[in-house]
Amino acid sequence: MTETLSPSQQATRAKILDTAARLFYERGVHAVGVNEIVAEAKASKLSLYRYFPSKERLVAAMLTEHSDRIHDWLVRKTADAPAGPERVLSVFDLLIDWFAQPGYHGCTVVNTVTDTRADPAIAAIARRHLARYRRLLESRIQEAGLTDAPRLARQLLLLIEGASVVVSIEDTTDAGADARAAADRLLAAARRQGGHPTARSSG
Amino acid sequence: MTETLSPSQQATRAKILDTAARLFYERGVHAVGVNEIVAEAKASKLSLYRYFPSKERLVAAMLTEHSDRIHDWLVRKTADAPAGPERVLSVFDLLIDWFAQPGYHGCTVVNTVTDTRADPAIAAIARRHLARYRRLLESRIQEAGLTDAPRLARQLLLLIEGASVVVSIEDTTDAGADARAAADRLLAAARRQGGHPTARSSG
DNA sequence: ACGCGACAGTACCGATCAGTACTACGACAG
DNA sequence: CTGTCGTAGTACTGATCGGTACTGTCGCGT
Repeated sequence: MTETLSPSQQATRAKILDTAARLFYERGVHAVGVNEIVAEAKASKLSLYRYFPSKERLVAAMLTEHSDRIHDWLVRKTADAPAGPERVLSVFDLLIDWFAQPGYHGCTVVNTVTDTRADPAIAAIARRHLARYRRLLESRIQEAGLTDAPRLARQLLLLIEGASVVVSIEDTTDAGADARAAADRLLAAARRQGGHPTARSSG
Repeated sequence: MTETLSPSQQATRAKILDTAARLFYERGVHAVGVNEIVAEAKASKLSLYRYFPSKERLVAAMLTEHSDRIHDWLVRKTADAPAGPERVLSVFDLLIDWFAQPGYHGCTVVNTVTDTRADPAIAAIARRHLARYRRLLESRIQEAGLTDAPRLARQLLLLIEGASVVVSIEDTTDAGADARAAADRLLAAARRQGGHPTARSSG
């Protein structure tokens, strides 16, 4: 990705990438021009186009780096929590704090894939992001000794993405706590059912 | 809203509105210009700007009309389902079919509010949409004789919005069924706990 | 001191944008 | 027949877009 770049070149590239990430998140990919990015980053368009062949590729690089950073952060933070269901729910505790931060208005991955609907590269990054997210949840659920981890992981991911969207639209950030409570219920139900993945609770 | 317009004027206005809704949904608000809308609708820019003072207001009118239509559709369809938890879950059955339709790529309200991040009018429409959605869920839950309807409604809404987002990103449409299964579990848990909204299942 | 390359800054290009002005046509009323 | 109004179609404006070209300058290795 960043082959044979001097430290100062790395710094320039990172400065552009960080500024682009911030502006894209605040106002959307289409609403931010490359002129504004380089002005804000105190760089030149020459530099931008040296490290990124196009705006599209800059967006893709930003999103890849963001996805990697979020994933690493979640893996690291949730590993600290005590084993058991609390470790699964620690994901929600992290997200509750995140959603409550001022200036939060949705998941960068979801927002970007909405902004750039026609770009298959962005869509692929988003799919990979969700797959990694789901694998992390699945691991934490298995570590808690719960069965039917794949299905639970898919359900918890829906709660997380739903809370992210709802928080970004509404005035309050209660949705994070609601998602945690729902996840708690789902985990408790799975524990109650033990090793019988096929439920008969429907209807 | 549409005061003293002749039938032919109403038709022209509706034609522009429908075409705009379709194009905005397919490719995003920023990626579709007013020239393309009027060309596709076989109308003129004069007509567009007679009925909508700006593109922003056209987007707002489109989203209001869409939100109203979706809400009416959900109220009408779910009223047909047999009373009880099945009526609550009928919301998810409708959405599973909807998500599986070809060309589905997310909720129009969520996509539009992401596209037009700076527009407070769009944000207000989106908030109203979620509030109505939640009220509908709450009514159906109460009709099923379940307690703690407000909390359950909030949780089910997270599953719905999460499934919408995940389906729009992934290759499969399984998330709809996952959301229904999770909702089923949450409703079953609420039935089991009866009138005791405070659970002690955490940890 | 010298030279090279990355740098910021700016001017520019063709395209496209939202919005306005103006044409000519068609329907319908008096 | 005539006047009015909504219509489609087109040309236009000023601004902004992504991307390129070209300044001159600064930093660093030799």
